[in-house]
Amino acid sequence: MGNFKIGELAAAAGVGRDTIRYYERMGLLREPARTAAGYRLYDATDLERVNFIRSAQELGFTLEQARKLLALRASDTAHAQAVLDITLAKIADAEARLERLSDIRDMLRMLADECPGEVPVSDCPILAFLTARRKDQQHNKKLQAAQDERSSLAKGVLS
Amino acid sequence: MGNFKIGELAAAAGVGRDTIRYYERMGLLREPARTAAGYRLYDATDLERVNFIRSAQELGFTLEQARKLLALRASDTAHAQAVLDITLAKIADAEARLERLSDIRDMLRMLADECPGEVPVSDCPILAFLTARRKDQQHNKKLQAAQDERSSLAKGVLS
DNA sequence: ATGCCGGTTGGACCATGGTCCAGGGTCAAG
DNA sequence: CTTGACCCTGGACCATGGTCCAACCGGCAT
Repeated sequence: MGNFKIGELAAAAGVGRDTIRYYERMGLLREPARTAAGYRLYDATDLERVNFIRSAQELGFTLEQARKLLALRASDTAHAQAVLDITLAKIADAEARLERLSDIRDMLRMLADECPGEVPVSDCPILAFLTARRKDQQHNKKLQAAQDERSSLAKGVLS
Repeated sequence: MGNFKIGELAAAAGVGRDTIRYYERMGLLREPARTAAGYRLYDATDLERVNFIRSAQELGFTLEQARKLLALRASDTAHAQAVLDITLAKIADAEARLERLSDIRDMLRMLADECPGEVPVSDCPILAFLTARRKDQQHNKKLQAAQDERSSLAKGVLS
């Protein structure tokens, strides 16, 4: 039957060999059967699992979450609610990121719009904005609102 | 005059001591003067630099970009255009991330909306979606458009 | 039998932005 | 003089998702 070796599985799934072994170490793939020579032997269900994992990744799930989703899928007592919970958490996470990231974009856009380009750096409003911080910021009306905003921009937004 | 030791600088800037030393290693801060005992000695301009770096980070700049911005600021020949270029690239980057991330959110929301919760995992449309992949996907009309969409969702969206 | 491709292992390494630790030295107060 | 708070260095370690490496073994063609 359709048994394949690691390179074949990797090629079929569109990943590297090392990625397959990595998934195995991470508990995402079962320990496969082996040939007498120690070669890993996979079948169609393994390929399907790798494809599942890649799909989950494309939707923004981490490998750890993919592992949980696979476990839920394999359970015959679990309810879809558990999957939904993970998904809803992911949505909330995405929305939080979206909000912070769009705040940043707005801020950058505003600064970019004010920057004439053809001036010496000493007149660059972007550098001025980065320089004026936590003190002496009672002048510059245009950026004041933005500065209030900025305080709410936490770390890790593009992480 | 206002010379401070590393702990004082760190406290004033709201970062850890190790972060200051890290910035120094990364070339973000100059090598400071030292006391006879080898203690680093900082002044107000160092604090201002750290504050600048933190501000840049809050706007989504990496430390490497912050380093470049600092170099531009210190230059007396550079033009604001260079800063603007970095900023525009950052905006473009933010917009690309926003788009991919909002695609993902939409996709997840669609799947979540279809999941009734109170069914066994075998009937979970989210798992079904992750399972049906790259083959046998000519059925299921509701998700078809979404699947087309999905193909364009590259990696690293929430990274 | 020789070459070559592909498999095996364990471990190092990448980026990012730090954090923490051991094993010292310094400095001011009590 | 001792205690405690601070400082020094170099290096290990964290998460994330892999990638690459050396050094070795298996299997097939020529």
